[in-house]
Amino acid sequence: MVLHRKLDYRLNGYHFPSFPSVPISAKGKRSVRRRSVENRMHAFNILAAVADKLLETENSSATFDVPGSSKSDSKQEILNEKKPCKDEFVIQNGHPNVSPQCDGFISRKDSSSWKEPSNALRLSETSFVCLCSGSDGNSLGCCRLDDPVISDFKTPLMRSESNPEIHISKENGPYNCSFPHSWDALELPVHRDDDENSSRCTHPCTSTNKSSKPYLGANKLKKLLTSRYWKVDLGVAKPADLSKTADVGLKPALGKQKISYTFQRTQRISFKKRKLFKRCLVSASRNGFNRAGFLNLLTKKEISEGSCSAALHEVNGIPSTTTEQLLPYKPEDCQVKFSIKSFIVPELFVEIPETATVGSLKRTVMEAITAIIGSGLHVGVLLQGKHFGDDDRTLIQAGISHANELDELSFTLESNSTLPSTRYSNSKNPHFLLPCESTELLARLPNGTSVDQGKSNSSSYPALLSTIICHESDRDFVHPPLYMSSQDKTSSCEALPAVPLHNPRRSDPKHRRIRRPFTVSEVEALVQAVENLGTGRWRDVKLRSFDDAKHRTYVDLKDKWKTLVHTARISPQQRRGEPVPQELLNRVLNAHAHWSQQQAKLQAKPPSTEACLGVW
DNA sequence: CTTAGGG
DNA sequence: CCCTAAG
Repeated sequence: MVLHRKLDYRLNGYHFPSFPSVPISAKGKRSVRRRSVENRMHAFNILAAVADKLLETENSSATFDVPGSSKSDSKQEILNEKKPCKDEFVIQNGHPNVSPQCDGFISRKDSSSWKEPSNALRLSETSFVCLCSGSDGNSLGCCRLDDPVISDFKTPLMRSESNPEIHISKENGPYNCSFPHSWDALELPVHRDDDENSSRCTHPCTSTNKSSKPYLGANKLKKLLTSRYWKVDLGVAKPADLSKTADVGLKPALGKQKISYTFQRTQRISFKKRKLFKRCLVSASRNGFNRAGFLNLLTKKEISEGSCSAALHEVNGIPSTTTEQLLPYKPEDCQVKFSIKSFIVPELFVEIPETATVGSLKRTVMEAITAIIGSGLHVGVLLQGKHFGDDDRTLIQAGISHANELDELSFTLESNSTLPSTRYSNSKNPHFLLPCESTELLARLPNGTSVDQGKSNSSSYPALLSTIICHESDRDFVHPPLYMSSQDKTSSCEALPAVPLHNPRRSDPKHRRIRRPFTVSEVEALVQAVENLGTGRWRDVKLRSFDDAKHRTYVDLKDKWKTLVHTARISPQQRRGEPVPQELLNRVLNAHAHWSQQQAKLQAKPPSTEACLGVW
């Protein structure tokens, strides 16, 4: 089981939850992604317009403009733009669930063409919640639970109303320095909590925080933020002292099976068109610094879109290209934005008989998580792989204030307590020997992962750095997380003993297989086989060249050939992943052309011995 | 179970 | 890599 969290879309340096996109007719995934981004950009514009409008009229209004439009569009025009659907935005006041500081929110009804034909379902799935403001400016997007193991958990707090809404409130927090006026940011929250105390955060439904609260049904949120590529999402983002936002809420409900789990954060969205930026704002979300667990590097796209500081320069009319040029301001005016892509749950150790039900597995997992969270967590900061233990030093002193240094920065989740003595632990059988890929992982860990540097709390257990996934035969086994003891690297095994889960796919057939890109040698073998056998005999290809590769099914091979043909046809610049030698791609094209021709002949004529023998 | 093709 | 219709 892979437990990690991914944020969704990052625009202008911020994460967005998934806005509903309207699937049209797409040829493939990539086009779908592009289109989704467009739709989300559209939604973004709408939200920006809403915030703009609210800036102008603090009393609710029913019309707003979309930034970027050449004209001042009416609401109706906006709603008809691009989307064939009829969206309905209604700005309301006085929602009972809205805290006093949040005096406006917007309901959105979407009748777009979702896959689900049901109106009710559609409405539910297209609802979303946005929060404009909050006293913090560093928080991030949303997280979600997508894994079947816990996806059914409901958050009592969030199940309140099914009314889709955009929740907008005023901003009057300390981060106004970068947004001098109140209403210049939209935040897409799931939840926020001003209390850093994790124990408090474990009870989001009892939070007394008045700034804002989540009003997004957990199931809605899940669907909104769901991508089919996501696994279990479970994480914490804590921009340390800079944000009081991110926290984990986790609590088994009183009932038997309903266990609430929620992770909530708020997200500020800045708008490029805004002319209110006057202070220094350092976007630390560049360069992929935020690789919690060391392994979550930002993608190029994410980095390139993390351009809030660039936007800042733009609106300021400052032709600067570097952050330094924005630093004449007082240091205390500067905000370092942290965008932590993901944390990985420190431990998840579950032992459960095979005869147990899926439901009991869920509960067990939930209890295990609760045990971990309940023991207390704190965030560790690692600079250049070394634990930074001086909490009193400023970011500037620590060298965290410059974006160009931030790729040296990592965060870890660390357990405050010693070994949680729960029944989920099994110190007798710690599986810290990782037969597969462990070497690779260790090699990828920063040098001197001696997390302590002699300063860290000896009782703390550094966070899980990664979940090791191993493969045996055609099944994937998830190996226990790798822990590095803060005391002694060699004794790290004592940290949090773990045991592999029983094959998740056994209890969850829907579990997606681990992606394992084809190596060049595999491609070579595939090309060779197809050259000889043709493109319609994938079982033979499998038996002939991949019989030993249990994880490659003939469907996989067929799919790989499909992508190979596609790869060979596109320009090298468009190709991704490990480069396939052009020579191989040429062979792909030749073989594909040849066998296509053969197939055409076979359609016209009865099968010939020659074709079947692959003579060409 | 295999193949083919869309997602 | 998933899903599924079709044979």
